[in-house]
Amino acid sequence: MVRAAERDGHPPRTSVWLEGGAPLAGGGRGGGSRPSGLDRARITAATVRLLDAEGLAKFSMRRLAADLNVTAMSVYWYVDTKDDLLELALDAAFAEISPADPGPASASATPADWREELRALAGAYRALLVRHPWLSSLAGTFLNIGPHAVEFQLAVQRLVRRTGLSAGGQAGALSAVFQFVYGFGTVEGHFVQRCASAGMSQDDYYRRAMRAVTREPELREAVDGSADLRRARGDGTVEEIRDRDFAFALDLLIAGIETMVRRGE
Amino acid sequence: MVRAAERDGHPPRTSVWLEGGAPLAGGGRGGGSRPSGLDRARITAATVRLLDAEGLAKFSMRRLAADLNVTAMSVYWYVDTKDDLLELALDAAFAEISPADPGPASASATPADWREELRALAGAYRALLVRHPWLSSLAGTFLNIGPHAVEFQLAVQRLVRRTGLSAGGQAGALSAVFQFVYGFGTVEGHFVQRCASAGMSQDDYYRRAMRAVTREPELREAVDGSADLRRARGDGTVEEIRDRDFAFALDLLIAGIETMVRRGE
DNA sequence: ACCTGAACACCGTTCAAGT
DNA sequence: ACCTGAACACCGTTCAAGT
Repeated sequence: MVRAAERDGHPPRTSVWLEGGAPLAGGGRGGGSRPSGLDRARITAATVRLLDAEGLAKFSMRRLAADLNVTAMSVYWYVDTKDDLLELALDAAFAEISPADPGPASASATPADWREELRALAGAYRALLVRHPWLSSLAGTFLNIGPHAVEFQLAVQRLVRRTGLSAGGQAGALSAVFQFVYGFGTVEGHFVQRCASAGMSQDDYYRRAMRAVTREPELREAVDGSADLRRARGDGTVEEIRDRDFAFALDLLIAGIETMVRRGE
Repeated sequence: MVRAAERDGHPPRTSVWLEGGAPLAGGGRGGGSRPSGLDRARITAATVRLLDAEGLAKFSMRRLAADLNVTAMSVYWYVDTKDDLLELALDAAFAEISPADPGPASASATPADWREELRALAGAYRALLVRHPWLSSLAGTFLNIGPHAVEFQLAVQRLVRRTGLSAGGQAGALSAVFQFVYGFGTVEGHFVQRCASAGMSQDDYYRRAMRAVTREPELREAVDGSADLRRARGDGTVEEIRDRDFAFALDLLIAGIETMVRRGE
């Protein structure tokens, strides 16, 4: 493995994946001759665990090192900077939906309608963003061209190719669907996390936020209007309503794709 | 104005807007009796300026104080925490697309087709996210229920009400459109920023990232497939292609809405 | 090759004190 | 009412030194 901080002068690098070289492999040299049993994979796994448990804001190299029973500076042997490590964690999370191994769930015989598969992939991406709320910040901040993220992108591209859209249409549709899911999962993930850390149910927290908004007199009237709308939509918990909205939005996107295909553009 | 850090015990507050009280007003007491001319509005404006110039990562209370020619701790008289200040900056940015003042551009006589207005609002939101790349992180992290953000949300709700969708459909469509724009603008804004800070053109940076991805042998083939696709889409700079994708996605979303309306659901 | 300790230049925030 | 200075408990990262 290379201490990596060799590139001198040069414009500042902005991603582990640019001029990196087998980032996760750990140098290729077999197992356990290391004093503390450290390697990139173990460090990355610990990072993901800590990010899940305590959030991006509280994560630090020193906190991580403590978790690994090691000095803060040991980690720097395996990783150039904190940002590089976060990029590794980002890609590690994407491995969870990486369709490299189709698994027994999707019986390999049926090729499945693209509509079904779109719903499945979108749902998996949404679930990933909610399960790892820190992922959204990182996916937005970094280039996100690690192997697993790319694998995911390619799966999406293969899927969208089966819609019958033109080449240009495929790119636009891909963007419409998965940027939507990104936005939706981002907001949902952070909301869930904020409720948890405030020790409130999602419904209680939602009600509290609504009260705060309606305290502003100018907004009150306008928001009341949308309260009517909310009532007209039927009841349900915040979570149920969110699930319905997500499902409807996907239906809308699928209908949009079908219409664009029919229009031949 | 109240030193604010009065709420004792209590579950930790998670937003300036919850139990706040006229956050931007500055206490209501007229102009300039303050030694340093400081107030919330001035502090918030300086925050936005610094975030634009140096990014969220480099922003600090001490850096801000220096910019205001004041001790770091002076700011804490007007603001409880750094997070509260960031929420104020977030809402201040949303004021830029707040449609409170329709302006001379949209002649008040024509009520405009909802399709046109949707394109206008979506375009304005996208531009805002690209102009202030830090905004996306904050909008995702915080509740985003400041007065200007709410104003924007309500404008979107009014717009979507004119589509003819059912109440439930309106919420789903709103989500589909504006979460898409959020995702799109987030990625675009960060990409633009990263290119600038690496001192490269968007096209050069894109080519460099592509080369890095295609170095991985397993991915090479798959990515080459999408290179064909890219060629088939016709040429153009990264920016032109992005504009086309955005426009197509909006067309797709509008077509989807129309279809759902026709289906009566 | 891998790990440590001390050090540098930073953070956000509290608190007692000034005017 | 508003602002300051010193202090506390942190950061990411460098560097020389250990084994």
